[in-house]
Amino acid sequence: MSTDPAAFNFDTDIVSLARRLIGARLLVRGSGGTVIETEAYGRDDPASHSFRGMTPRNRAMFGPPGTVYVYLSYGMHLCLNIVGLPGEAVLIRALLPDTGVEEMALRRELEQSHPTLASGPGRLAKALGVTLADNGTMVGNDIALCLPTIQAEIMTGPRIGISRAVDLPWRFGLSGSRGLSRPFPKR
DNA sequence: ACAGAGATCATCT
DNA sequence: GATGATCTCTGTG
Repeated sequence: MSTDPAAFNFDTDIVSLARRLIGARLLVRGSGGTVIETEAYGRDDPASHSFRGMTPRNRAMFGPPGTVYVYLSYGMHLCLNIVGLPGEAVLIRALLPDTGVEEMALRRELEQSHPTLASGPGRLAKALGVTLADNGTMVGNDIALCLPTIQAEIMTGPRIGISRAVDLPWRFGLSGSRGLSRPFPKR
């Protein structure tokens, strides 16, 4: 029932945070929507940027719970993460836009809203206007999160685009939602 | 529907 | 010199 961003507890294990972010509302400077897809990256997780310790790039990942971690992927896409316990983070992979949709489409260089508007981490960051200047900032300012109002039914599956720890089922999605970056494998 | 390639660059080996 | 927590476009079935 709370819509107070400060009510969101980031100080938990990363898998539980990744699950709780499904159905949450994410707003970046006034545009955003409902988070429908996340991935967890742990501290002792070979697929995680934090696995080999702190570097200039992943410094924000070792900040306090609720820190924003943004990094450049493949030399051209930005990816948005929310830090839980130090060294752990949740990658926000997709959301259903419902606020500032027109601005999001403009940033994506689309004529109008489109099913892939914020479907995929690179598209999401571009649609929301996330930049490297957001790296290291705290949730609750330019980037805000509100708790889900409903209990979401959540699908799980292996994480996308990694080459290590490929079998960990640490990808989460809102069951049956449109706008997922990729389908979840059947089990 | 699916497969492959190119873009592009900071970080790491 | 190789590798990505990706995306888009093109070719094929």
